[in-house]
Amino acid sequence: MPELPEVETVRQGLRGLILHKTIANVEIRWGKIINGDSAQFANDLVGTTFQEVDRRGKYLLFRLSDNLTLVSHLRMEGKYRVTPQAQPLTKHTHVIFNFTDGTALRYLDTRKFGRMTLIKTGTENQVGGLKTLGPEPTAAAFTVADFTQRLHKHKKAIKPTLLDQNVVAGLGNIYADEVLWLSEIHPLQPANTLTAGQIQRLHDNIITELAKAIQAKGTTIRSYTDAYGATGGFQLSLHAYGREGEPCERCGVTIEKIKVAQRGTHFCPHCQVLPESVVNAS
DNA sequence: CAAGCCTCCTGCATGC
DNA sequence: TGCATGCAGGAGGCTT
Repeated sequence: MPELPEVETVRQGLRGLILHKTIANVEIRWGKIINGDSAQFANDLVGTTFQEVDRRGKYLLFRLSDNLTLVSHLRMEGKYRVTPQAQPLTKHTHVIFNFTDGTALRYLDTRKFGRMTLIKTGTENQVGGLKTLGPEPTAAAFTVADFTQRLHKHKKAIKPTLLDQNVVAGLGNIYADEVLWLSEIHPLQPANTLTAGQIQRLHDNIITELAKAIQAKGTTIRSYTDAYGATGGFQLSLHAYGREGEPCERCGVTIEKIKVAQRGTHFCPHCQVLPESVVNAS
């Protein structure tokens, strides 16, 4: 499932494959992928050229000529491929951007959860999802003070709070479990009870862990690959996610898997404990 | 406004 | 072997 490091890896790969290519026509095989009128979407894109590929959180922002931006979210299993137009379509190909040079950008998505929106460049902040998106998880954009303020607004558990893209952009289920393990924080601890020390650790681990995962070209758990079809390498560095039943690398106690807010959640019951004040309050 | 639940989808693992 | 069931989950929509 692509989270921020995977989307960033896709972005980097796509730049080399589609920049300066011009769209001859667009084929939409599953209309629900497109937000708004899909005929108009296809029509507006004809004749435009890819000029840059940006990213905000888990959103890809394709910058096109004619002052257009294609906002694309891969959700669970969205993938892009660049192929010759003559190459037979594989199953689950839902949107096809045919270029004037005989190649095509194809959007594949097994579960059809991904979405695309075509907007005027500069109006990104009016698109649902981007409107209230939290800061990028970088030292430059993501401050401890701001993080503290946002966490204090939530009484719910820290795990689903980290998945809330309005708090900080980019974390999904895998990296949320990882940064909580690294920070030695129990996933069920209410967000507004985190101490200054815990918030500082969590903040720092979010920045460093996502940066490391980008360096490793992302995590491939089920089906994620980059624009070239290559898998990532970060799954080898996971400490908690998918490791239920295995010994914790820090203390040897068996990693557990529980459900938190309907999401599979992996943690070490020895390293990640609820503070006594929280246990007593419940 | 926060929080909880449901929905969208398909493939794969499990159980009888 | 075949079929039903459950599970995976990002984000938007809905209700409370």
